[in-house]
Amino acid sequence: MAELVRDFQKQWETIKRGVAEITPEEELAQKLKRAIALNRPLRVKLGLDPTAPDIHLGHTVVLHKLRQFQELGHHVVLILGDFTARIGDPSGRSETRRQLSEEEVLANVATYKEQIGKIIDLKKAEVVFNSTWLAPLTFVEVVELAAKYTVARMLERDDFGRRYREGLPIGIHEFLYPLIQAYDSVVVRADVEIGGTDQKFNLMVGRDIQREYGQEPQVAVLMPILEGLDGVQKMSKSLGNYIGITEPPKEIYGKTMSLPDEMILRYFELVTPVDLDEIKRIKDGLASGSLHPRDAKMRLARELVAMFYGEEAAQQAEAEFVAVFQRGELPAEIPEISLHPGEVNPDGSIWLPRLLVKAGLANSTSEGKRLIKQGAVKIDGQKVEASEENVQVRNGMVVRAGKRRFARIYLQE
RNA sequence: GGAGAGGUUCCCGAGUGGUCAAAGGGGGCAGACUGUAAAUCUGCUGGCGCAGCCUUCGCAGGUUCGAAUCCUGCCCUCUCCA
Repeated sequence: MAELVRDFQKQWETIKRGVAEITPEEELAQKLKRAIALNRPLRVKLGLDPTAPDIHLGHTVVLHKLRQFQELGHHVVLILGDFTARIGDPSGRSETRRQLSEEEVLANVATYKEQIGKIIDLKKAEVVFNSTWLAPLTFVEVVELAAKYTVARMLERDDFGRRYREGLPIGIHEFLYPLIQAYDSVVVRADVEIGGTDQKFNLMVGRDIQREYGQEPQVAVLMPILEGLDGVQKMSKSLGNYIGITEPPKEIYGKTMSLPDEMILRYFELVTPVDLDEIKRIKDGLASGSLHPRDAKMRLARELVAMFYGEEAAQQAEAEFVAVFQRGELPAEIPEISLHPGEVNPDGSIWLPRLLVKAGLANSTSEGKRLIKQGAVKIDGQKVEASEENVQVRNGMVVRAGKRRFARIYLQE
C-alpha cells in the first residue's frame, strides 16, 4: 500500500481532475482532512458489472480515477459485479436489459481482470465479487432492504420516471438494482464511490442506505461519459465509435489519430496517466500555436498504446503510422491471401472485383466495383482505372482499397 | 376482454396497384482538400461477370397481366377504453 499523501492540496487537485461532479464536495474535503490527520486512507469503491467480454476506453475513465486514489494512498475496493451483471442495470437505458447467464458473466470477469490490471495496481487493490454477499441473502433480508426505500423516490430517477410516465414497462428487479448497488457500499463500508454521471442516482441511493445501516454516507465522485471517435456521442460498442483496449497497437494509434482535435485535452485528462502539469503545457502549446494539434494527438496516441502495450509498442505504432499515412508507404504487416489456381482465369488473371472480395477488401463484387469506380483501388501503388477490370495476378502484389485496407496476393502452385 | 394505429432497406422516415432496388435525412464508404482532425465539395451506399437478371417493404397464403401498395389468416409493437 502506497503511503497516504499528506498534502491536502495535492490530494484535492488530483481527485478533482476531470470530474463532472463531487457530491457533496464539502463532505469529501472533511473526509480527506480527517484521513490525513489520522493517517487513515479512505475506502474508495468502484463497481463494475462484467456485462460485456471486453472493455473500451470509455470504461477506463472511472478506472483512472480509481488509480489516482490509489496513488494518493487510499484503499481501493474494486467490486466485480458478477451478481449485479446478471440483473442488469437499467441506467440510461430506455429498455429493460437482457439478463446474462452465469457462464457469460464468469467468462467476462476473466478478461475484465486482465484488462483492468493495465490501469490500476490489482495487487494493491481489494478485489471482490458481490455475489459473495449478495447470493446468500435470504428473501426476508431482501424484503427488509427493499423496505428502506420507496417507489416515489425510485421514480425520481430520470429513466424510471420517464418510463413510468410513458407507460413503458419497469421490471421490479430494476428497482432492486440501485438498492443492491447501495448495499454493496454498506458491505464494503465505502467512503467514496466512483461512477459515471449516469450512475448518480444509484450512488445517491447508496448514501441513503448507508445511513439506514448506521454508516457515514459515501461521497459520490462522478466522472463524465467519454465521447467516442466522432467526438459527439458517448463511446460505445454499438455505435462503433470506440477504441477497445485489447485492439492491436496500430489500431489504437490510428483510431486516436482520427479523433477530432477538440477531444485531445479531454482524452489526456480522462484516460491517460499524463500528469496535470504536463497537460497544462500541452494546453498552452495548443493555445499559443507552438504545438501542432497533430503532434499533440500523436503524443496522445503514444500514451494510449504505451498504457496497454508498453513504450516500445507505442514507438512502433507511431513509426508505422508515419510511414503508411504520412509517407504513403506500405504497412509492416499486410494480410496475405493465397489464391488457388482454380480461382483465377487460365491466363493467370482475375476479375478485380472478385479479387477484392477474396482479399477481404470488399464485402461483395458490387462493392468492389464501386470501390474501383471511385478510384479507391491501387495495385502496387498504381491506381486502377475503371476499365481495367481484369488484372494479372503477380505473386506478392499488394492491393489497396481506400486509405487503410491492404492485402498481399499470392498464387498457389 | 373491447376499439383504433402501425410493422419499409444499417437507423429514422416517405411511398397506398405499374414510371419502386423504393423519396428525403442520418450513419457508413470512397474521392478532392488536409494532419487518417474539423469544416467543405463530389460520388456511392441489396446481390449477381451487372445496358440484363435475382432477392428485399413483419410472416404465410390469395386477388391481379402486374403488389411495398388490395384481400385473408398469423406474429409483434403502440394508443385509448375495461
